Amino acid sequence: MMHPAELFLSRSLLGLVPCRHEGREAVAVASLDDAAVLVLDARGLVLLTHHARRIDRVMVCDDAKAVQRWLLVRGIDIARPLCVQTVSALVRGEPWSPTDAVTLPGSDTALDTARQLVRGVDALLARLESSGQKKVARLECLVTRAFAALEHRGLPIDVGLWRQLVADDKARMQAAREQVFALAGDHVPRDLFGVPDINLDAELEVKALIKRATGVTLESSGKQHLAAVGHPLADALVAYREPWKIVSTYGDSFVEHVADVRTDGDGRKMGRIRSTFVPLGASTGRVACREPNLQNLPKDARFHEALRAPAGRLLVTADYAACELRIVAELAEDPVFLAAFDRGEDLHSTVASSLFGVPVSKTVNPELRHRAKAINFGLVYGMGPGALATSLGVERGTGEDLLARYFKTFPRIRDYLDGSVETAMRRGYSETVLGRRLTFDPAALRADNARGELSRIMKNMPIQGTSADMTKLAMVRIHETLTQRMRAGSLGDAGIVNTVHDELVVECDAADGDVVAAVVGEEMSEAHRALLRRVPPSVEVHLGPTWHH
DNA sequence: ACATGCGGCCAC
DNA sequence: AAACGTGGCCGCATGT
Repeated sequence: MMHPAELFLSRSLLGLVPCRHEGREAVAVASLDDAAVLVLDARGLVLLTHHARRIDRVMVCDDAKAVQRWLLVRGIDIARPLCVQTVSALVRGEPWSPTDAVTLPGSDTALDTARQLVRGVDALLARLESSGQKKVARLECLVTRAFAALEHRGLPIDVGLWRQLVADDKARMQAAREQVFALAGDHVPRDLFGVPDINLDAELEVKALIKRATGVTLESSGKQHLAAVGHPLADALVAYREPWKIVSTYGDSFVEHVADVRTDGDGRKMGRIRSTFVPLGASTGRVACREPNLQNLPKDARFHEALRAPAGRLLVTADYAACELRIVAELAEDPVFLAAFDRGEDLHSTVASSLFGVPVSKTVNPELRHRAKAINFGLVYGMGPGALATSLGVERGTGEDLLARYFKTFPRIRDYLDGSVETAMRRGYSETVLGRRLTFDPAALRADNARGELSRIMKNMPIQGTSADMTKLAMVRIHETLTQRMRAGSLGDAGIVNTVHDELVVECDAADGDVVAAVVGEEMSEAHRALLRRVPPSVEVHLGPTWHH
């Protein structure tokens, strides 16, 4: 007997809604004129798996990442998801956060929803067409698949080692705390029994303590300000902060997100960190990540040692070298920048040489390279002379001189940045190379008081956003290639386990390390070439047991 | 019990 | 003293 869904499962456009049917897990499937409930028993799974993986089926979902995660748990992978929420968010120009997990409605409700999803596609695509972000929408829909797989897989962690590192910092934190009390002496408030009665995490109490002990009135209890006091007590408070940050952020609350803990062949207690990625979490197109955030883990080598593949597996770590500066070089068409990248030179040194008219490298005149690096770094953010002076620790006047000299030496950079602002002001939006848009509130465009901040966003968004386009495109390509080769049997289990803006981490079998490293490097380079025609790509790839940095 | 804003600080 | 883009998480403090 034919399954009711088989009558129309071959249609190119299908709405998909996970649900419950008579107590069993099911999926409501709808085409434009048919609908059926597909119970996920052995037969239903085979049927859905067969159709879902075909590239000539577009599966329309409300929240594609959430639906795909749910399906991945059941062994089903969708080749061509169309995420209604994602496309709507792009069209409306509004941020959107995916739901953490799918809810399972009854099959009647799900059937209605599935029908509506398919019927709404035409109108949605029409709105997309007029929004000019078709390529972005295609990319964002495809990348939901990579993110679903990434979240499903999780980032491997040696949780035993991790806990040990946190414990070490807990001891350091206690020691620093005792040191503070010793140095503060009578200035630290104590209770009836002589126990210190002060909260070192409370900004106000810290300021009050410094005031009593040193007479210095702090406007802020930040690290810079404390260090500037030049008193052992202030130094001890700074020393307390570092382990405090580690213990509070990466202690119990972090480890709670570790799942599937088991001892591997090397006797390590390995687990998987299961996090949530928000592909449209940032206004520029960058990805956000939470619970836990895997994009701001400490760079400290100790912790990266603990982020390792289990026995018999390896991690490929790859990043785009000088990604944003390459984008600037291409978009500004600056001859010095482009020539430096063409020759594979160190851009900061080349820029410093042009700026100051003397030879510069990492060893020759390194202070000039440092200055050039600070400007290169800051120009991406629309930095002004004051901020430049601060970052270099020089007078404001020196900062002004440096910036003026920079833009005189590289007029194309100045013209490009000014052009970005002018275009965005005129059109009312900024855009990336792929056509991703950030639309500004018309009222904000008219208001003079926000012009400064607005112009910095207008300078930064096309650069930061193009970098995001590139990394997402690379993720789609890598996920596709790895999946194909795994299905063909030429590759063991492999997949992306993290992404940090211009960096990707992929886990694979040790035997496949070299092949996967080559795939990752090649696909990232191709993603670069797909967006930037003039400037060459530079991808640094590392292969090893741990997350390389 | 929850939510919100803020200072401080981690990442790219 | 003021300060350059994008995020998230910690604790505190304040609100319901």
